[in-house]
Amino acid sequence: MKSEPADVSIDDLATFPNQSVAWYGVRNYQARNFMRDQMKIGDGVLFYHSNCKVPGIAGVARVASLAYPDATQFDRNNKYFDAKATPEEPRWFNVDVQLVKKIALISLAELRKHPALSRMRTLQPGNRLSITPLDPAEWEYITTKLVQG
DNA sequence: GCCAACGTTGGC
DNA sequence: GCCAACGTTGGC
Repeated sequence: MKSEPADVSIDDLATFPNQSVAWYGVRNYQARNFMRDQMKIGDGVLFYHSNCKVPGIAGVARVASLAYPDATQFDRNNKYFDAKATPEEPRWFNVDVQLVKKIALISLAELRKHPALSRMRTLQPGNRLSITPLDPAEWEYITTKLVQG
């Protein structure tokens, strides 16, 4: 799951109550569907810093709730406000994401060096999806071989 | 700041 | 339902 550290960084997450955050602001249907239809409490998450100086995986987290309506879609003053969404028929959903551990950053450049990860969605050219499923083998490889300590 | 890739919008 | 125009993403 990608987050811009200028918005919510791994260090920000560590300071939040329960070290948990509602993953608000997703306005892409595919990414929404992943949260709404596939995520279960306890699922592993790689917390990825994007659109920053050194993009890469900054921490391990977990899904801490099932998907529920994203509150920002109803807030007229929020940049994620969506006039077409109503509480009766919400368009956008989020899950809660809870920190498991901050890790030494695994940069995008580093990730690209590993043939085992060559098919990872996030690494495909032109991929812009902020939320992508991870192959179990990829999860295993990253969390056992690339995460230090 | 550039720009390629992609998603969304809206006229027809 | 096509598709051009436009907006966004995000690495570099």
